[in-house]
Amino acid sequence: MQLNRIVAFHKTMGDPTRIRIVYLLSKGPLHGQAIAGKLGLTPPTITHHLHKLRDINLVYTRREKNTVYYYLNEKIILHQAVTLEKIISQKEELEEMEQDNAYRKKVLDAFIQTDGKLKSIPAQRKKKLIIFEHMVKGLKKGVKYEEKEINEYIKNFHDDFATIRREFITNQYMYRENGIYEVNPPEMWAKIE
Amino acid sequence: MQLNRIVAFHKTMGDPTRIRIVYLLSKGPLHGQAIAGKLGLTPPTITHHLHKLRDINLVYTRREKNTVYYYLNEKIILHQAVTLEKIISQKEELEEMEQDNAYRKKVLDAFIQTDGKLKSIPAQRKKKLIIFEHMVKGLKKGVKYEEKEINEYIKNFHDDFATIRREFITNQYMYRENGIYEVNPPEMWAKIE
DNA sequence: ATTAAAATTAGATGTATATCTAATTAGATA
DNA sequence: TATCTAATTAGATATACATCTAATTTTAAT
Repeated sequence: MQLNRIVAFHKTMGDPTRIRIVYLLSKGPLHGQAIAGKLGLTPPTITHHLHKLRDINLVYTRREKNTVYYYLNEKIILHQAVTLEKIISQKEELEEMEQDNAYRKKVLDAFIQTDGKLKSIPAQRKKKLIIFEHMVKGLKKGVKYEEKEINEYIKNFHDDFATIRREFITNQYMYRENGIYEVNPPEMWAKIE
Repeated sequence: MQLNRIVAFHKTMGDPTRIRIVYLLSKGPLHGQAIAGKLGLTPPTITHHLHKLRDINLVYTRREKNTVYYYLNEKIILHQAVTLEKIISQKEELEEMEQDNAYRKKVLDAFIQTDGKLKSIPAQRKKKLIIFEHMVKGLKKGVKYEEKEINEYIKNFHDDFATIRREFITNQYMYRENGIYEVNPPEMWAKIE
């Protein structure tokens, strides 16, 4: 059972407008303007919410002439209800649980001293990336750094700044242009595992 | 079935950290620092989340010496799961549904012309307040207005600005001090119905 | 080809909130 | 009383997102 799906479902349902839309659709399909009318909101707002509801598969659409009708996929709700029950009754394991944060913490504890310096650079790629992510978090996003500054920063963790700086680039944590460095957005970072 | 409760539950569950906390607690009670440790977060962050989980009654606490243990109240999850199922299978009505937005829209349509002016001031208190709320929304919060400015603003809706301005005050939509007016926060406004 | 209606996209704005550090409170023990 | 630990509060920061208006796209109808 992936954490992401569960969170996405509940986050989507955690909005009064969307609950109202679901309620309306549970009585039968409706087109966008009808929903907007019934809720006193504008069509773009409804589009926005229907997008989110579609992202979690809770609604699907059927076109008829000029008009798009939205249908409720009730199975999703039943499924998610059951999911939560299983989770708390230990019938399902929650993925990304041990991995994500607890494992990450274990690695950080194992390789970082109390003064913040690295004991060593992990050889295992997975662990190495966790350490790198930790290090990169100390840099401001959107800020342009000189190579000297990056070196100085890395030295706070390890003497071999050259190797680590290079790894920052190859693993996409940072972007370099003309000797100027900048942190990449997290979605560009090397994937752990 | 009140909309608010449903939304609050899902909004609270729509966060990965909180799902993880629920998962941990489903295996047995834990104290704050233990949770923080297992998730690799700081105690204040855990406090924050536990507060939210307590708000929806999903956890309760028991003190033991210096330490506070958190327990999961599983009934809430089962209850909310059933609630959603009932809603979509038409076995329960969703309150605040017809009232809230659709009714509000009906009233606004009934009393406001296409040019934005009021046809008349509703005599019925409930409807009148809906109109007033609508009008007040056009004012900036946190801005101090002269009485003249308020009068001018109200004239966009109706000629009898004196009456309406007075109602704004008595119904707590605005606050007046030394002839200076300011919009009150919504929770102070007169309650509709 | 034009027009009309429904839907979507883009962009702006304001509000909510997840997380952190630092400071404070509360209870327990010495 | 002094001190230790756990918990909380306060305040800051950064991000997410609900809603709107205006502009664009899509499909149908004339």
